[in-house]
Amino acid sequence: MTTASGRVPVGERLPTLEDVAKVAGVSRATVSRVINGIRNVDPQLHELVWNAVGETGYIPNRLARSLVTRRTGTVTLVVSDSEAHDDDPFMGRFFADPYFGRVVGGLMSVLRQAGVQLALQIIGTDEGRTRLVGDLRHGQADGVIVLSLPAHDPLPGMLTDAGVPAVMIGRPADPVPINYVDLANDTGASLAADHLLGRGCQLVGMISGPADVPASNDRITGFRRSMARHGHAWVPLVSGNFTQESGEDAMAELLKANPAIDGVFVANDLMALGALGALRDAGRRVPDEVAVVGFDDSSAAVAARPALTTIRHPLEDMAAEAARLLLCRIDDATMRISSVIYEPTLVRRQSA
Amino acid sequence: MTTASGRVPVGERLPTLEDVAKVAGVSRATVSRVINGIRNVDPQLHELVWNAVGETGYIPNRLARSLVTRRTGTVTLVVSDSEAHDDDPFMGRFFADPYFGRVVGGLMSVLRQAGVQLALQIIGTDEGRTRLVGDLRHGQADGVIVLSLPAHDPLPGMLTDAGVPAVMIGRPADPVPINYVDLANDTGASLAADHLLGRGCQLVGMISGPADVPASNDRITGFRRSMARHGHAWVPLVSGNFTQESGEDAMAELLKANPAIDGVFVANDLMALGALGALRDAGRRVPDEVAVVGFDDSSAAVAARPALTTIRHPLEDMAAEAARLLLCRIDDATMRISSVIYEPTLVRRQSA
DNA sequence: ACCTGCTTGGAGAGCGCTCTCCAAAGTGTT
DNA sequence: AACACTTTGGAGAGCGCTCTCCAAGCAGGT
Repeated sequence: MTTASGRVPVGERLPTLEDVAKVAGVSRATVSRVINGIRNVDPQLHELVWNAVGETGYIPNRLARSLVTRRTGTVTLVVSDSEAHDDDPFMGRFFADPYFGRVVGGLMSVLRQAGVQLALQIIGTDEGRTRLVGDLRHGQADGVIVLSLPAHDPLPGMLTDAGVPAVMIGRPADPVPINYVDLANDTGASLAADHLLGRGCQLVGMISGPADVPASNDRITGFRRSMARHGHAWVPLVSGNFTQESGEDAMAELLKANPAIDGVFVANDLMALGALGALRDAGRRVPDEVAVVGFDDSSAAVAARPALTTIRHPLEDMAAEAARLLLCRIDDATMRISSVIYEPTLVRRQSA
Repeated sequence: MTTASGRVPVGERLPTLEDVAKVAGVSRATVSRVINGIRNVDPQLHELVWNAVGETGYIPNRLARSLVTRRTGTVTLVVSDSEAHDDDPFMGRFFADPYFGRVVGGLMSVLRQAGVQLALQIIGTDEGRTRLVGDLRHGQADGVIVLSLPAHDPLPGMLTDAGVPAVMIGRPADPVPINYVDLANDTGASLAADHLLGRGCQLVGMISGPADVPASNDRITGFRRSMARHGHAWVPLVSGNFTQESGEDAMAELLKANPAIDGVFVANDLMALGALGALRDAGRRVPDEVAVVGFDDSSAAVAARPALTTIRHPLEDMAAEAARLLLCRIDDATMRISSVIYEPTLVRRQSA
């Protein structure tokens, strides 16, 4: 026998509640009650039912259960793909970056224990966004974690409007009433500025990320403010796009415009790696002639030579907190919107 | 109004097939047929129905559909956690490693286009395995991709027995009739041996991974065989556990036992990075005094100084192929078991 | 004896969809 | 005009589960 879909049933039909009920000699409802631990059921029946469950090898069908309870035990991780080009370079870059994996690891550490599944969705087009929100309203998932959205993505607003439990990692670019966890990016940048000036740098520049991403923007403002506070009203700044290559170019540009530069704060480790390469090419010794501070404390920071002094980003903890927040929100729809901001720390290595 | 679960319904009830049918003035069955493009439906009715869909803003409920079709449009990625210790260092390591992200990226590139979701499951205990297989038999997902299992995990056999469509990335340690995608690890190791000897190395050692993992084991045998073919019957070998730290230790050990060593093949890039550190500490210049070849061509290889010569592992392509294979198997249950082996290539950079 | 109040198990109506019937209508053949 | 055959839409039975009723049973108080 073959079904229309071409799928051949394996072995006999799986036991259902009905089958267990028959074996136990009770009604379907009673079995359901026992299994879900609802109401007081006579201890004798209780045992009878569990024996029948063992005998039949019954496993509840999560799909059927979800259909009526409107709960799936699944949370969707949404990442955006709207920056992708024809040959898909963005996604390749994104997933290969440990950033993604660290977030997943952090989320899973919490979700596992709660017995919640993680699903992954990439949204690109407007249509994708609409379908996603539609599916979510149908209870396709109990909630979403939203990660790494481009500057003015409408998704956060759509989720809020649809009443879907959602938590963002990194605050939304536009003000939207939505839960989020974030890093005090400005404080991190301040830490870098203080450290560079503290070790005696006279002319400190910055290599930033794209200015329309909130996280990146905060790093710029935080750095500038701290520099200004120490009397450096103006800071040479070149922006890149978070890739190693762009860091290399940016450093070259910075060096050309400011030959006397002796310190640089780079907005992520990958670009810092590029900067290190450019400095080597220019014959500048790090940290003696030019000190470099990165951001993220990714594995690349340890791998770099000299190892990068960088700003530690507790991404796993943040993701775990996002998951906790989401689970709370799912259980309690009346929860008020909240945000959690993590404080970064400076990790001192060799580059500064 | 608040439901028992604490979830407040947002707005009005979502439109169902029934609602669309009412608006279009046809039966539920007809709407279903139109939406799924099944059978010839009168073009007039066809249009009528689509208008009604637009008017009501109808979105099919995937859960309800799955319940009857036994198809979920979801594939589960299974990773193992049985090596985890108390404070969960394994998972942290695993997810932070670009390996995981690259696999996800490769899978998604295929699954997205097929409109298939990816779910993530971590299995640790025996109970977890049993529940997973049970859920899968219930059609919780249409199939699974199995990744990075410890040496003698029983999961592949369980999946085969349950008749769940499955594809492994990396062949199973025990012979089990299951689809898999793998890399010709032995060929890759040969490439490394040939390259090191070709550049004139006299005493070449190896830093391997754990010997009970098939991929790791193949790299050892491939390397040894190729070395033997060139007249080097014996190869100094120290094994690590794929972490940077273990690579550093292994290199130190290798140097101590074989001071004249002038070439080393390291079974992954992360350990190679550690080896580079140990060599620097020992005052050996790379590649002039000691040549180093890594494995994986991960982002760490480019980041390293000197940049790593390494064996390229087309992981994204392999994962994509695994996804394609799985989708085929899902559509055609009679598909015979197949495997696809990828050929690695040597990427020449500075370290050798 | 009757009514009240409480616990406990069963019956059955859905959740939203698909898909197998079956009837009605249309087409062509003898 | 009678028959067989094909096309097309509707009725309705589920998929496997939860959960709201409701009835039965059993205390205790009048």
